[in-house]
Amino acid sequence: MSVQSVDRALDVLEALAEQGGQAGLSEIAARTGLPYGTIHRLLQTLLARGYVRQESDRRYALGGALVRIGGVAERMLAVWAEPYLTRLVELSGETANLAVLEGDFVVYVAQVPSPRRLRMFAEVGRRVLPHSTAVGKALLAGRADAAAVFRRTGLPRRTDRTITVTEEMLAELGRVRARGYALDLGEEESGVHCMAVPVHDGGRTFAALSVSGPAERIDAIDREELAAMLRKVAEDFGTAVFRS
Amino acid sequence: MSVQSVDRALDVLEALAEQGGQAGLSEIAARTGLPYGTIHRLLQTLLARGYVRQESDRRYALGGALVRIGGVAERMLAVWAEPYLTRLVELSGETANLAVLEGDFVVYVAQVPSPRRLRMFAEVGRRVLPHSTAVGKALLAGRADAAAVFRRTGLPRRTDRTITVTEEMLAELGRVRARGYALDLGEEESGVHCMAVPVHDGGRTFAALSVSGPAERIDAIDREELAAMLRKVAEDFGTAVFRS
DNA sequence: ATTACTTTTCCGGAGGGTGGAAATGGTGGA
DNA sequence: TCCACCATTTCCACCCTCCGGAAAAGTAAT
Repeated sequence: MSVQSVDRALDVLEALAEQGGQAGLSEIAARTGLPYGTIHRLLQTLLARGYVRQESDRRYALGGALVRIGGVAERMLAVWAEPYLTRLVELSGETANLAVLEGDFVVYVAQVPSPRRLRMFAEVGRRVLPHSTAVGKALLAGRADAAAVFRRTGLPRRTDRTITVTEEMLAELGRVRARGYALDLGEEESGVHCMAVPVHDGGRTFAALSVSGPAERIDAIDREELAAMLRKVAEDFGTAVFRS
Repeated sequence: MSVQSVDRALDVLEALAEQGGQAGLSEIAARTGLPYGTIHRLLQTLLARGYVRQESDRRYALGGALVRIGGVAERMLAVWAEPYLTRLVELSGETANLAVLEGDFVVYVAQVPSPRRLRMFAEVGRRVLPHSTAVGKALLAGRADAAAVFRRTGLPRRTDRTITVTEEMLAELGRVRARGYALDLGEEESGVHCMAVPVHDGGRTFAALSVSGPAERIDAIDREELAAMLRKVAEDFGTAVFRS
């Protein structure tokens, strides 16, 4: 059971974020489908708390309070993860990422880039669908409602290697569970390979750790060896988070 | 004028942030004074949207959605700051900067360069350690965990004036608190001096404003006068971001 | 096994939220 | 300068949805 007005306030905030952090009342109305009066009232509430600010041209924008709270949230996971990501980079030589499931999307929370010249672009904060990424598969493999997620999101084709059939995807998740790691062999972006493992904190999967890079370099690493690295680091990270 | 349930949901989020991003239901109840049932219902709403996560021990923590929205808001900081930085440049004739703390690093978020020939190189996006910069000192002076930050980062020498001893650094932060501004007299880069002040949003320091330039020119400005300028602009900026 | 605690669920009453519509304010064109 | 148009803000009566006490369920420690 959700609180309607809170849900709608979040809709308003997200509409603002999707407009690039700035929008007029009517733009928000168009995006959310809520009546003007309602949106205005919600905005006044957020305004009074600093979660939204109003420009001189009466348009609304995301407010400073979000920077502060967002910082606290990000520091929590990202700071805890940093040493582990660094260790992964040292071990593998490739870019290491931490991602969490947020609703039906995968969100990259932290990254430590590879020291090599050719490397992945920083993508912290990026949202992607789970079916075409190793982190997404790792996160969903441990969940019973994976099929429901795919029903909602669909399996849009990203490259010619993307798995677009639900049955195949569920079989893939079975393989992930069986071998303990997930792969993305250019399914999200051609030429980019990636291996991911789930991070548990005492039972539940709450994040996924991955290593990604150019296909040739990733494929050159022994697969079981890389998986062992990832699993070890994921376990250490999981218990570190769990104990504090 | 305000929507009660939204207001309370924000109270819950802020209570979580004040507990360091993690708290049990009853801790939130103690802090907010709201009844258990109400808090639980609000948390369920925030949970469903990813604004809050639930750890395996049933405690609640700030969620990934806040990281994403906070990121959008932070990018907007640069836009908001521009007129204030411009004013600082007009007043002082020197390059003005805005920086925030990200993890244990200082990140330059925005800059308006001095119109003079000799001026600092653009460094938006640059990450530096806090101990050798005025903005870093200004950001850490208001935090109780400054010593912990230095323990993690160390105090690497950047120039022969860099403060490399923790006790001296903590004393320096005391001076910063006492006089209300921080100085960097060639501690990050020889010949470059800098003055910075914290920007508050209703209590907490969330950014630092600075003016920097060649040692001779910065030293030629009356120190108290420059500090007064910075403080005034920082206050205006802080209130503009937080409310309005 | 029992105790002490925290979290979750439940439900009837009523207070607070809703949203249509009117009023106000701002902007660009004539 | 004035007007017309669009966006924002305010208003209010209805009624839906949120409130919160209290009991149940779950968890951890003795």
